[in-house]
Amino acid sequence: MRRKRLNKAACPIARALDVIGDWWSLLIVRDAMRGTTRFSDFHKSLGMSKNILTRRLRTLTGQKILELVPAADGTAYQEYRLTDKGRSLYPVLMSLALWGQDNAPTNGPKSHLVDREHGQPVRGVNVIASDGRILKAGETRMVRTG
Amino acid sequence: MRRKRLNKAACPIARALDVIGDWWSLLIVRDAMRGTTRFSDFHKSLGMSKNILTRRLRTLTGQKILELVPAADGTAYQEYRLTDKGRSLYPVLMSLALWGQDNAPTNGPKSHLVDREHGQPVRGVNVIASDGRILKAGETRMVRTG
DNA sequence: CCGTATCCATTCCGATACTG
DNA sequence: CAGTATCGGAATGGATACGG
Repeated sequence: MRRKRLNKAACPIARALDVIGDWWSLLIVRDAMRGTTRFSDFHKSLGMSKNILTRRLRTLTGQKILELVPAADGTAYQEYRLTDKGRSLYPVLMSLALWGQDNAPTNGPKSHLVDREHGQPVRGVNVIASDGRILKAGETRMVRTG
Repeated sequence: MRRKRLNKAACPIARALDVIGDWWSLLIVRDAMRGTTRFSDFHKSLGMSKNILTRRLRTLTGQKILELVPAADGTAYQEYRLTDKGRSLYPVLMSLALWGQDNAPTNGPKSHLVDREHGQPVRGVNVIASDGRILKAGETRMVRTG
């Protein structure tokens, strides 16, 4: 029996997870956001088998999160680039990064998030109401639309 | 061969995904944030088999994202409650919800996120630098800490 | 009501070898 | 470089039946 599909769920969280809620997709998008574009570079960075990388890249391009375009460097190859839809996953990745920094420790080497311009740590990720207020857990709810 | 464990990864995104990057965990946390506490209520809401729900709840309590406490209503049962660590996943869920609203459409009924007080749509999720600036994709990077 | 215990199908993932 | 082909092991997920 297959996994339950959530792409028809009313809840946008469930639908989002149906698209990018698997182990590798967000890591591929993370690399793409750093500037990775080539198959071999994803492969080296992620250490996954080429087999699965192929499948994931195909899914992500199918979802229009990545697109396959002629390589910018003039070689005969192609490269994977983030679309706007993919780039809009930025807050998802950043909130995951901040949560991981604080709540998923490791003894080994670790990195943390800084802003590129000043090198200072990122302060946080805020949920903003339409009037500009910062919303906390419990101050939002979901309402039925259609 | 097992899935590659990412709990020793330097990247906090990878470590975060190692903990909560599976299909069901974030949906359980979502329900918990709405106030769901009881096994049967999670079960009804998620429509998954009790088998797996048990496993996931155990993992989440093991990770201290949920905790099992005596039921508040005086019954002999227990209930699952979010810890602070669990509640701090709020920005992750919200950014997923906003992404899903815009990028994972459905023909069926759908919900969207509003702030509880005024019922207005949530504006967005912002990444905030230490000096208060709002950061966009490409304006952050990861640096090695330890 | 809140789970556990089995059983089974599917999917995921990794390793390796091979191709244009 | 960028995949494809094949294999096998592992984890996931569902159905069902059962127990405290």
